Amino acid sequence: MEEVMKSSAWFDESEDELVRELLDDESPFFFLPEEKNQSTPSPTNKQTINQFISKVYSGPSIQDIEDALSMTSRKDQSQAVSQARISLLQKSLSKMENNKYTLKLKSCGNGMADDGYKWRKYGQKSIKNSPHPRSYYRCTNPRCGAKKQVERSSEDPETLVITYEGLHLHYAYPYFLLDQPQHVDPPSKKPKRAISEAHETPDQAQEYSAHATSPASLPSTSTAEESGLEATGPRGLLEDVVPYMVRNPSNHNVSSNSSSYPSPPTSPPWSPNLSYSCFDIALDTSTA
DNA sequence: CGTATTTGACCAGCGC
DNA sequence: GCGCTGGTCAAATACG
Repeated sequence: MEEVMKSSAWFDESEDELVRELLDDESPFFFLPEEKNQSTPSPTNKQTINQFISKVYSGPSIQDIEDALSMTSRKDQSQAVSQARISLLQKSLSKMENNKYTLKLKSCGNGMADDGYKWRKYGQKSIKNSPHPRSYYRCTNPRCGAKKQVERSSEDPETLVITYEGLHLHYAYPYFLLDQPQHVDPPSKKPKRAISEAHETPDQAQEYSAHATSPASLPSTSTAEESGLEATGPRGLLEDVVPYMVRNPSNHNVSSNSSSYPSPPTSPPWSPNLSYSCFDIALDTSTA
């Protein structure tokens, strides 16, 4: 019984941590490397964040997110990107529950969101009434209870529906990036690109292919058609942003669609002090 | 060799 | 009580 309540409370606490995180100027989560390195976050940032934060508790509205985003990415040249992001969010983001958000992304063309969090796929299921399978992902960080489900919209095969559960989403907000050639890459390298390029996840590819080839035949297809799609360029998958990358641009680069989590589990590259704030949330999701 | 992904089995909740 | 759907686990496999 208590466990149940705890379950609903875990994210509450985590949100608190999140708030703290956000309020902290040092927090890597809401600041891109360039910003941190070049332009120092101004009070306005903090203010905006504050506003945003306050809303987080009661449920952020698109407007709130918008504000946060506009400030977060208010880089001279990235303004356009920022707008695009906002637009994207407006259209695709919706809140379902306290810690549950759904993001719908169009896999068409350039519109793509780029997040860097590392997810581990732990399941896939065929949904009745839907030719498209749903994939289940969990944050690779054992301390993080964030989860996400990815599936293709049954009506719009080109639209990916990603349901986030957990705080990662919050962190991801400001990082939603459209398919930009090089919006904000770390001064050293462009690992982010690598990730995006690496495609989001095999799962998506599968979904794409499934849809492209046989919309209602074998979800588990294969492999061949997806390449065509990939070539087309739609990798609109959104994965969360991994603060780690932001903080340590010279670390990821791994290739492979997804296999670049921080190596040292013992000593987090980013701020050991803050880093765990967000990841420390739910660890015993296994219940029991 | 180590790690990530895959896939079927298992389990819990819900509806009938 | 049975069957169904959705969600998670875990062994096996593939890959780097």
